[in-house]
Amino acid sequence: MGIQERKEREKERRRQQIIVAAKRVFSEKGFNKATMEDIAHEAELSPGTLYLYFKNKEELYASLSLRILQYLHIRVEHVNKEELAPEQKMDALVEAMYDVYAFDPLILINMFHLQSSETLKNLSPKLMSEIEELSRKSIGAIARIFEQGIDSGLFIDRHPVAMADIFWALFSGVILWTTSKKIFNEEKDYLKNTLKIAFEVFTRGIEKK
Amino acid sequence: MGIQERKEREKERRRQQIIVAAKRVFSEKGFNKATMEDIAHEAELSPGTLYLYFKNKEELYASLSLRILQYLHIRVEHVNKEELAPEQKMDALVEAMYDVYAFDPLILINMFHLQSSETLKNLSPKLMSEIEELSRKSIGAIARIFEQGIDSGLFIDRHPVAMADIFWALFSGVILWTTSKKIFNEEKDYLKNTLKIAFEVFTRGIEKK
Amino acid sequence: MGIQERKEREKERRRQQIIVAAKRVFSEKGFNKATMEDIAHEAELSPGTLYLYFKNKEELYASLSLRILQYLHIRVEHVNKEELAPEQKMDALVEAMYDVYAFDPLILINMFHLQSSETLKNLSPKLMSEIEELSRKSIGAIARIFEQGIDSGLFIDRHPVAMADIFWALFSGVILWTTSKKIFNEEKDYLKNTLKIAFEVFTRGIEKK
Amino acid sequence: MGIQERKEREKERRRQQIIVAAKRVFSEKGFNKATMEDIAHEAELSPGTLYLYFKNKEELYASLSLRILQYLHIRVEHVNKEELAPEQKMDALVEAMYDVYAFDPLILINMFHLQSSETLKNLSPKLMSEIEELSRKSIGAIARIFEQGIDSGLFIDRHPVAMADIFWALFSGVILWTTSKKIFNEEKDYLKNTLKIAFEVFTRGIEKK
DNA sequence: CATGAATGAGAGTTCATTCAT
DNA sequence: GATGAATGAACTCTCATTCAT
Repeated sequence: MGIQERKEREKERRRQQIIVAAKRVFSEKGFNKATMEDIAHEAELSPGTLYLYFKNKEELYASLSLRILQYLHIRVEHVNKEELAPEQKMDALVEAMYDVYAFDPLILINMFHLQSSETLKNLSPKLMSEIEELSRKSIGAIARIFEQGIDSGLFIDRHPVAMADIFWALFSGVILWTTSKKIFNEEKDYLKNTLKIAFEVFTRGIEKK
Repeated sequence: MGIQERKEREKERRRQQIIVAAKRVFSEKGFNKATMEDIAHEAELSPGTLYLYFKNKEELYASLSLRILQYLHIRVEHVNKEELAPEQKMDALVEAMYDVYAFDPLILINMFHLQSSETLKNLSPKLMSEIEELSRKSIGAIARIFEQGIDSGLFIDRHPVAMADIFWALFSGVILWTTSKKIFNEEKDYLKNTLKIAFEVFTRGIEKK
Repeated sequence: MGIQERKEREKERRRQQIIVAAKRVFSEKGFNKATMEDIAHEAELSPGTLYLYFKNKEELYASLSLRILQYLHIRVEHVNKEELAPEQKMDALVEAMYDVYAFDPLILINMFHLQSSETLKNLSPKLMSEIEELSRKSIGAIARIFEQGIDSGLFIDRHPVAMADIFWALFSGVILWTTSKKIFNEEKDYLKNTLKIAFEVFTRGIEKK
Repeated sequence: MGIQERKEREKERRRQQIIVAAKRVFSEKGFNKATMEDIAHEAELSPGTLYLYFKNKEELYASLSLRILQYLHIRVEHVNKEELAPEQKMDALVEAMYDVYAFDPLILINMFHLQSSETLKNLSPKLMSEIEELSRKSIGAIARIFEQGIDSGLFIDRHPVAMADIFWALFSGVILWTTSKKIFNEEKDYLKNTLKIAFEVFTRGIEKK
């Protein structure tokens, strides 16, 4: 039993080793320019080993998203469970989003790319459904926050899931667009500030006057 | 005289032929899975011909964005030039965004992918600067609309360019996220509705109470 | 008749135009890196036109050699026809070689490359036999100079054609090797001096003591 | 220990396998008409494997020369080190050249083509400098033989390096020109005989009378 | 389990050549 | 005769993936 446990742990450690390496390489080079050999090299493993832990390159790429989605899910569920007034839940939700960004900015951007990508169609059904489930649950949890606000007459009455979609779209849109602008103009990083205003505008936008 | 003109037109038609084919193929397969031969086949031309009109695959891909960016630019500048009150300009701006989407949804999504992608870094400087300039000008024009609203005391006082970035991020975010959701759930297309609410929330969000 | 003549002249002029351009481009880029479009551009003609005057790229390349071979042939025949003692003929022969080099150094090097090249095998039989004939005749003429020297007891008694081959090999070898050295070391051009010593050594080498 | 050694040997054997195949294919078709697939097929390997051992086609081509240059270098240095009179060193040098030719005629011809070619300019700096160094050293060693002869008053007083260049040019020139003649006239192979006379003439040519 | 050499399909791109105008 | 747009075969090279060790 002890042996088996240790083996499990070792195996998990290898997985982490690969994930950390993959994160670095994908972030730097993007999905297509990153090669499996790059990642293997970064992980100080051989290319063949990667395939013992991940079915193929796309699954490895998608796997990165899973962890951050799990974190997202936990955070928004937690916000939901707290006994707070809708306005305070909104604040907590925004706080959660900052934390999600801080959790791993590079992977987050990776994930947004994944969402908007041909890659998604080629995943194994299992991984695909895991991603789908986590996304759905997280959006659902966010929606419930809005629902509560609507029910209490504080927020305007729109479909809560649509509002959650918009909230998430705004979050990802700002991150992607701000990152993209930096390619043209390396100067300053306006992300934090832009995100702050974005959430402010959104919050004002859903509150009844 | 007539001959030269006709040749010009023929050349432009070929370009269009290729662009139409590229749009279809890129939309269906994404940048990487789409091959130049696919596109050539779709355009009923030989692979070599593509290279008479576009320097390489990435330039062809990026070229698709240019036209929609030009359209975007024209539309927002036009909104700016009209003598309208800020609230009406907001309405006109939102209307313009619907038209930009309608102008060519597939290319628009392509463009968002481009923006958030490794591809952008590999374009020819000329094309890159053209894209950059049109983006900057369009964001600038949008910002001026917000500026006017701020100056007239109708909108909250935040940096107009930040507001324009957020507006654009919201627009692209909603389109990308809604498209992405459809991969999981092909059923219904909530884009129009979601976009409508998104703009409503945004508009309410920037208006002083 | 006058019209036909003029047309002939025009046609010949076009040929020259192409040959001059081809010479420049081949010299600069070598056979393979030079494209027909490069040459057409240099000649201020369209690619298609080149094919009205030369069957294909290889023939155009080989054609360059023909003129210098003709010049070589004329010069060595002329040396032969003069009534000179063998030693003086040797001097005249060496002088002829200098002139052949001066006639067109770039083309001469082109020709040496051609001789030692896969290209030779793909020429049209006609061009191939022209080149072969001129080479053979020139070598033959040179051989006769040596023959005369042998017969008169001044030169050592070896097969005259072998001596001519060696003479020609020495000439081309020195030019190629000196040119090649310049790629490594751009500094100085030792060709003239090296060639001078080479001919001196050769001449001393075939003279009886 | 044994495993690593065996792997080294295996790797070296693969390299040889490729080199042998490349030699055959390049000799038969020349640099440009030979394709990497041809070579892979001849080596009974896949095209991709070639690139594990050689960076690209040109490096593979140039690598062929390296070994014969090394052999040349060793041989001429060895001649130099022996305690022999200049005349005997000349004989030994000539003998060395025959051996260099016999070492690998096809590769030797390949190398002469390389020297006189556009290819040389595109090599990796490392390979280029290796070739340059071996060439320079070999020419230097030959020059020293001549220098000794000059110092002892046996040879005419010309720049030893120029004499070495001429000696090498004669050697390569005779081989190239004789090979070239065989394309026209497949009959007989005069190389051996021509080379013999060439060296005889050269030796006589540098000896004081 | 880990390796990493080998694979080989497939991609983007070039360019000699053709042919309708 | 001249054009030059179009062709499309052919090339080099890459890299995700496999499998014998």
